[in-house]
Amino acid sequence: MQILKDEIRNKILDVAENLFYQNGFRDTTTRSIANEVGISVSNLYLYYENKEAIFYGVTDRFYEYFVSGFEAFLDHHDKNITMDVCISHYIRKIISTDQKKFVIITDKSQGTKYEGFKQQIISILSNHMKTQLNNNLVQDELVIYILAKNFFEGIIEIAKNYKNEHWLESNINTLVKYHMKGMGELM
Amino acid sequence: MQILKDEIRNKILDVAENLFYQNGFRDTTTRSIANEVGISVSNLYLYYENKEAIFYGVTDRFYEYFVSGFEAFLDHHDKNITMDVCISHYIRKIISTDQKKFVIITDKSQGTKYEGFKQQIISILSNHMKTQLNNNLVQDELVIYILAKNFFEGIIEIAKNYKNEHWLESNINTLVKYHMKGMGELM
Amino acid sequence: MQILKDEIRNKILDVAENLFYQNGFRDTTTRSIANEVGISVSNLYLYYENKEAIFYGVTDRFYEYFVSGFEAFLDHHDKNITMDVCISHYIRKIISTDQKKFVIITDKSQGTKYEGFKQQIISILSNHMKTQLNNNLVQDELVIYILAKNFFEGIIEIAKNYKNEHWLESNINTLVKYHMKGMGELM
Amino acid sequence: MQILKDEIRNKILDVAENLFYQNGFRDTTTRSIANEVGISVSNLYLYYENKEAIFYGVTDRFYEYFVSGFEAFLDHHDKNITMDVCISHYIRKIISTDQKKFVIITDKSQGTKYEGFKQQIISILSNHMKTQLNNNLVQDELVIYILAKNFFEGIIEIAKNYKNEHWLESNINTLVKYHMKGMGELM
DNA sequence: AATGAATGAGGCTTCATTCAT
DNA sequence: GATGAATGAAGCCTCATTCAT
Repeated sequence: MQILKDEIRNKILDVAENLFYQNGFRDTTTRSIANEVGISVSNLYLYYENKEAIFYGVTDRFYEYFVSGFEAFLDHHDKNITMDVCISHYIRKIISTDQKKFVIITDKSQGTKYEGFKQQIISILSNHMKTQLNNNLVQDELVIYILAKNFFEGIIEIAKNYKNEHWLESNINTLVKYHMKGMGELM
Repeated sequence: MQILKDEIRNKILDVAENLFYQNGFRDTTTRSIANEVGISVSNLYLYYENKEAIFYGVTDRFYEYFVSGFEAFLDHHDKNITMDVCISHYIRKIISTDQKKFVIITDKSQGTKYEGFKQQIISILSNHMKTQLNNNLVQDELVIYILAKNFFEGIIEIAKNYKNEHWLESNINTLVKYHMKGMGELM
Repeated sequence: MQILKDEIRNKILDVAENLFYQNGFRDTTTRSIANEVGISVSNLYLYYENKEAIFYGVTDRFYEYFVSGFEAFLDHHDKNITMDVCISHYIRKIISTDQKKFVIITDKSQGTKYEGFKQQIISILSNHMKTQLNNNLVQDELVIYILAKNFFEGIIEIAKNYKNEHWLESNINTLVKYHMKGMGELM
Repeated sequence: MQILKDEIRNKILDVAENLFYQNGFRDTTTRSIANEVGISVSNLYLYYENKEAIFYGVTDRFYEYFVSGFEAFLDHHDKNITMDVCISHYIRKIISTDQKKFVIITDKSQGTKYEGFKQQIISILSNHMKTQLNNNLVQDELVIYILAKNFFEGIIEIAKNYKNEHWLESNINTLVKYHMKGMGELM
């Protein structure tokens, strides 16, 4: 019976992932999840406490994974490779394995505890960029924040359109180069 | 002796503008508007036909203004000034008068007739950029689309943080220069 | 000021009569009355206590008139003229002077104290007919009731389509003759 | 193990049939239905999509049945039996099985897709009658229309009072004979 | 007397969640 | 473990009626 249970448990996550990805947390109904899984709505509540718990079932592990990788990236990036290559690597790994979760947690999480996650990431990125720039020329921190935001949302957009590894590499590289060049302007 | 008390009529628009700005059309309830205005929900309907009408009360005039300016910008940009200066001018005018409406109509309008407005603008911008680039080096149109999106959302972000004219000018100029430089990378 | 007041008082009745006639009591809003009169809704309540009172303002006097005439007709119909002529006379008088009120009170009064008026009239007519027939052949009183109803609703229908005196006379005569002949079948 | 408890599903239809029959579609509230069934209003929506769907749950099947029978009657009435017998048969079948539905669909359907159904039937009957009469003596088509209406509403009234087969037969026969005789007057 | 302004009750509908078998 | 059944809270909207000036 344990196997069957896990099967359903996972199918719920699968279905929910797709629905959250398409419609976001707020606009995904428990009914639509249950229907697509092929079980009753009340049965859903035997597996997960409530709608939010399903969301966290989809996202929590990825969140840990993403954050730890992100912190690693911030703390000690390998000095042998340039920063752009490093970024590109990290992002590609995330997207190629967890494209949908990445989009969900950053862009479809209104109504959950991850609501502000995207903002946090962008703020961290922004602070990081500030330390890289001798930004005595930048009057306001906002511009850097915006560029961090631009960059991160560019990545989200790429994630939304993910096709294959090669496509991903080339698009991310272009995006990274673009921003590197643009940032040169600010120094 | 006015037909309806302008004070409240305007307070409704004010309150609604702020709530739409914070939560978007979908997630703003008539109750929240009424509560914050300090009237009953049913009284709201004395001033506006329905929730959508309140939204359009906030946005319609701005929409006309925005679109006409945007078309003018696309059609005949003054050859005496460079494009970046031209963009900067237009945007500054919009933001300094209507920052919130600009954000609402582009980013908080799900459930209204302006739902697709931001996408339209970005698509137009994107196409415009493609004609400027000899983009034989750009493998995928997505990148250009993302950069148009980046640019436009950068502007939205600036709008969200608007402080004063001088601040606005300098931030927009920086953003424009940044993207101009970045686009150089794609040619 | 008294004159002005009466003017409005009467205009309200006029307008209400038309609206009740078109839409019935239930589906006529106080707003629509006030709008068409050209006054505010609240002003309506200075003239009449509530929507029902307006209805009775339109109908009460007619009700008295109708009932007294009807009773007279039942009690002592002139022996010099035949019953059909008598009926025809009475009905024509009612319809040519108060066509709309007649329809309203009999067919548009749901939600008022006259709700059951049509039924009452029909019942009385039905009883009256029973005394005229030696109805040992009629198994069930229902048929007579139906014929009374048929007859009365035929009259309502004629009232709804009232054009002029001549038209009225000829149509009522036809209807009366029809039913007289039909009733012959029951004797 | 049925998808929805048929008992309640049917009780809703039963209750709704009675309420529609008494108050019509417009003036029957979802609350009154739910109260009388003994469930919550929201539970109603588990069984039927909305108020209109409940109405159609009550009426749709009957509508098909009624119309097909009616068309058959108009198209090829058996030449071996006279028209009055034919009518009588058809109507008796309808009423003995579905008296209330018959009344609801013809007389209580304002606000639904069957709103105009009674008028249609009466118009068809009226036209049918006109072809039967050499009506050079009838000044106005209204009278024929009224008689068609009378006849049809007589049937509705009989439906409202239905007791048993024998009662039905005798009442309908009387009504039909009555109108046949009355129509003789118009030729 | 007049009216602009206000409102509570009620109507339809959706949805997350719980109950009972 | 599964699910059919149930529900309360909330959302949008209308309307008769009342309040305050």
